[in-house]
Amino acid sequence: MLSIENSKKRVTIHDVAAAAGVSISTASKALNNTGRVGIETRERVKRVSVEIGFRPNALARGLLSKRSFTIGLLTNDTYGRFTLPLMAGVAEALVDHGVSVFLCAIEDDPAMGQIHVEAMLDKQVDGIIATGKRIDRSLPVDLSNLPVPVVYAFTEGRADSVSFRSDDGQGAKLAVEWLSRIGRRRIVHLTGPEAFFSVRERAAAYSAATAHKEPVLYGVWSESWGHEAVARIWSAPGEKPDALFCGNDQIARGAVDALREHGIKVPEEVSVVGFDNWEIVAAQTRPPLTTVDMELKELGRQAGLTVLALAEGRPVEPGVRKLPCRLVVRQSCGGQPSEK
Amino acid sequence: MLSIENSKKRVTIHDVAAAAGVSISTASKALNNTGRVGIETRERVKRVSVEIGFRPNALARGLLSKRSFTIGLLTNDTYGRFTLPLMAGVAEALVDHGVSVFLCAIEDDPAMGQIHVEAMLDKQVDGIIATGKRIDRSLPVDLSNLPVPVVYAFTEGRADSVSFRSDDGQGAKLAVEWLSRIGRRRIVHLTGPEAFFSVRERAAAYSAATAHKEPVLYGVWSESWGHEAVARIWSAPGEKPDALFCGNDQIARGAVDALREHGIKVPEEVSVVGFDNWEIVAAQTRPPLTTVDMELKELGRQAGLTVLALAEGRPVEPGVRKLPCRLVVRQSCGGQPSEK
DNA sequence: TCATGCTGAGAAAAGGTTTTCTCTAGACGA
DNA sequence: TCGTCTAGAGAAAACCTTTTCTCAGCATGA
Repeated sequence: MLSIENSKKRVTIHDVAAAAGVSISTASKALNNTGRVGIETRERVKRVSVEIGFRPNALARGLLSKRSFTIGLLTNDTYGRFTLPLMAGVAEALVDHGVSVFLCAIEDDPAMGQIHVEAMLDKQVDGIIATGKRIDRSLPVDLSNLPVPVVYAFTEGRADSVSFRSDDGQGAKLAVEWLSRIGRRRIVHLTGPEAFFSVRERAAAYSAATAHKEPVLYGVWSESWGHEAVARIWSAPGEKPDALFCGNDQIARGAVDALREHGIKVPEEVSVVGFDNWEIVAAQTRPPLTTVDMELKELGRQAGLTVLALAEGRPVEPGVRKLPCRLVVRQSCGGQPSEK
Repeated sequence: MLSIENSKKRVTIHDVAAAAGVSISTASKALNNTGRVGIETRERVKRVSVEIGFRPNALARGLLSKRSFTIGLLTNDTYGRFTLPLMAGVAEALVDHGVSVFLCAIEDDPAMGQIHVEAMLDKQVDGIIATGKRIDRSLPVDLSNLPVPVVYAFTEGRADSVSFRSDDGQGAKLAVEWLSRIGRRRIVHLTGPEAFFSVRERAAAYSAATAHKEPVLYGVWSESWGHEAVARIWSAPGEKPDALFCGNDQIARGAVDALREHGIKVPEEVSVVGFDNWEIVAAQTRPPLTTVDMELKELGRQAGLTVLALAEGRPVEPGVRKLPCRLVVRQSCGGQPSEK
């Protein structure tokens, strides 16, 4: 049988003070480089502190300072496609500041969301980052009138707060311009459901960036839609496109697979660009996909720094911040095959 | 400019006591159903408490009770393939007990790991769950002699503690038996690097469960290995297998794609079983993959409950617990096509 | 009537840290 | 030599909650 060994009592500042032969207040001041403490006393306290392995109790500290050095990350993205890189960015930005992250996965269940939010507030989080799986939907939970700042990332946020999202229009422009630059002229846009705001935004940017007008093909976010669309296009009469700009990497993968099955060479005859840079799909496609990366990690970094700024009382301009996307060049387009 | 509205001061138990006209101690006892409090006093305190929206400060409570109702989840799986379902299970098991989860992603960086562990200890976590991306590797961080219990899930753990892992042998047996049951006789096992313990375990179970001896083909965890292996098998002379049991869903997907390109019908001519039940791969394959699910969510549940038990001082039998896998039947095998 | 027991409720300590306030001793200028 | 100032250090309050201890009041039994 296994039990906790209560053997090692936690060492407190009392122990440091006793071991250094000073009072608790002096020990505290010495360790925090505050107050008035003699230079050699300060050194001695610090030395003793590391010797006996003192680590301040964050609970006690938080109780007093009203800062828990903890933020909550709320998400309803259970696949983790968007949340995972985003949260890596958040954590990376915050770890230097000694801030930890509570991860709360709420699966579109308002009751569960409420519970999690309350639990976070009870634990005195300094702030909350709300994130989701699409830009034009808000989480199924009420985040207004909270006693802590809320920052939205990749989810619909309140107008009076800060939201971060990718600049889908710019991302689409990037893709189309790249295709034009390598000489493609008939670019078809093959994307997800028109109900998605980002789909419409990308489609608009696509239309604006292409001279000749091809229709935009809306569908669903799956490989099979990519397949089906290719079949439909190549079975229809008339001139065929020489490039496909797809709404996500799954559609792109389906399209590439279908093209191969139709005996059409990618990238020699048709170039394909995806969206999302979802490694697991983009890199495993044959050939690996050139795709648009939404820089979710950077988005997470900024969201983390922003919620921190708000928590510390620093003023922040409210509004929506669109972060630029980046084109990741692999082999599905031809042109310059610089993997970078 | 946006700033925190300090408008709403947090309501403490003092406010409750004042509003109910009792002392703090009485208020506390009334709310916690402890001590001796008159029945109508108790009711009144409770009523007032919800009226003014009192929520106890978990920091203060934790300071006293030495329980923070927080556990840390340490992982080096950045794809989230294993961590995500596992952590969903952990969270699900713990949310009822009011326990929150710190997520710490350490990317094989021992220094970062050390920092995260210390941060968690500073925040007085009640326990730690360590999880990784393979069973036979431990995290790059020292978790011995911690003042809190540690439970390992899907990663190599210390002998004197509790580890949870999937029963890969049983999972492999499940797959082979299913293939046999639907009439397959020449089953080839196509898997990952032999260096992986789970690969060897699955291979052993595969060999034990098949009468005729086919060689096990070791490779890497990628679609392209699945492709290559199929090409190799079908270009070699001799009788061809009528079933492939693959070490993960990516290999299986590569194999299925390759078979289709060779003009071999799945599942009519060859049945394919994968491993992992990674939705995003398994469900998008054509045809969708029958695969072995490691029940990571259940694994997470159990790890969560166990670390909780240890944190509460309840004794737990140390050792490795193997949890059974489950076969998810889709369409890549034929036989009974019950999607369930 | 007095001792005893019990009920309801408040006072106070504890938990670990930070911060403000107070105090002593020495130094310095007059 | 005396007053004033400052450096160094300690005492105590504060953060919020829980828990133990104490106390007053009342009823009961002898």
